[in-house]
Amino acid sequence: MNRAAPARPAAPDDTGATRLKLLESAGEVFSRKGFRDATIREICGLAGANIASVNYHFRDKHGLYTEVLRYADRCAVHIEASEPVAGDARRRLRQFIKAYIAAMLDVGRPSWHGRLIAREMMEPSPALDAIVAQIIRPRSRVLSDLVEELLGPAATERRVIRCKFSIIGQCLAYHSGRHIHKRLHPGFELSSKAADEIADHIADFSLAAIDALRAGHKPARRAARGRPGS
Amino acid sequence: MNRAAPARPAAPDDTGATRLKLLESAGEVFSRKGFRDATIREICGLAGANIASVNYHFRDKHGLYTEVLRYADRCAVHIEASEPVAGDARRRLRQFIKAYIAAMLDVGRPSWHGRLIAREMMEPSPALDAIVAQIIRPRSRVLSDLVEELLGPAATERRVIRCKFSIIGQCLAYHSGRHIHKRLHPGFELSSKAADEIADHIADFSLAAIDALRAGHKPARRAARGRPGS
DNA sequence: GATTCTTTCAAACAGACGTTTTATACTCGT
DNA sequence: ACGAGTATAAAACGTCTGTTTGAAAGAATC
Repeated sequence: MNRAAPARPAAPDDTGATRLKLLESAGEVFSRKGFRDATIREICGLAGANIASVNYHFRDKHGLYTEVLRYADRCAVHIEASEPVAGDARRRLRQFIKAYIAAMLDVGRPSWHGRLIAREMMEPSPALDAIVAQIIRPRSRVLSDLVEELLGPAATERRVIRCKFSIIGQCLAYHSGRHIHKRLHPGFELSSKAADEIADHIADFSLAAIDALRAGHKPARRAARGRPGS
Repeated sequence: MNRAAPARPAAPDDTGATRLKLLESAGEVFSRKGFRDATIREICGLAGANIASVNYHFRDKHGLYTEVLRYADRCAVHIEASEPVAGDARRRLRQFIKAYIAAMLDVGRPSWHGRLIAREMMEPSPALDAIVAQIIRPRSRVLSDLVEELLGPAATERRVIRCKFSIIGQCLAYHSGRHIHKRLHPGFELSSKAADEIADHIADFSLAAIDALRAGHKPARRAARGRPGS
């Protein structure tokens, strides 16, 4: 009865050519087709590895999926650590949105990390709790702090959460709704150049809304009758 | 060689107890698990029908899925026709968002229509084109007209599209991100009462942003340096 | 009441999938 | 050189799934 990986059962190292190629290929296929639709045969074919290598290196399909998520997390940390966090809150929020949109639209290299996380958000697997704790919650905290600072005295816990979801929702729309976008507006491609313009729009849109909420302040409800600005 | 339904191959009527129960059960299961993960055996079990009834009434699994979408469309039209469209643009947009959020969060009766459309948006099946033409595009047109009217002289085609996606994205976030929301903020349930408050927030947030874009007008880009309001 | 059409049922089929087995190279330490 | 440990290969196994079969029950028509 052979169990798990041969000698080191839970070693999260990326050494080993086959193991690494399996992680990359699995990330690509999982992010495109989801856990169920992705087949081990296709992953191994893409990696140029044998079918049995998944059992050898990752015990089974779930083990492979879990390791892919941890692998993506490790890569994401490296990318994130090199990002600047300078400037005032407005500029930092804009930068946050730009980074998020870039990850969603996969500009630059063909990285599947953003797509995989987005998929996990929509259809959670048993590994979602770990993802929330390790990846999503820290990033959510950063955004919460930004929104809270921008809302100023108008910041309540509920309102910060709602604004945070409004911002993330706008970003996610360009990923989860990309097929609709393509069919609805064929002229407006989601290219790398468009990503920057989209991020600027979301930043403008959100900053204006937060400014208005801060200015309105008093009326927590029913603040939409008169012009919020002048 | 038996092909398709026995006598009337493409009759979209809902007569027939077994056929109707299959459509309802399939809609429930498809919306919860997706096309691939949903099994015919589970659908038939839920409907109290035999396995072979799918082949008899809908030819195969894809035929069943297509008919479920058409069935949902037929139901949606009935619901939508009874909605009021009175009031000024601001009030109509708020009403639009309320209806959208209600459909997303499935308040009221346990309808799977919203979930199914949302799933189809994320992972399109070959039937998506028909859905876009019959369901999504008309509704998108309504929202476009609303946003264009609200933007006034600041309305460009690109900006209308971006604002539209910002609004829809905020609504979709509470569906596609509901698992994250539950884990990130356990205290904030997505109940029926919260749906109204969420819709009001999205309306306030979006109306304020659109007002600011209209007021800013001139700077199509880079309008975030100074306060957009005063 | 016999015939025809429609609908349901239990059973099986063929294929795809995850997983396992067995055997074969390869890499060291000694 | 040799054996222990590591890694890959080909093939098969058992299971699950969509689909089909062939028969039987029910409804309708003459």
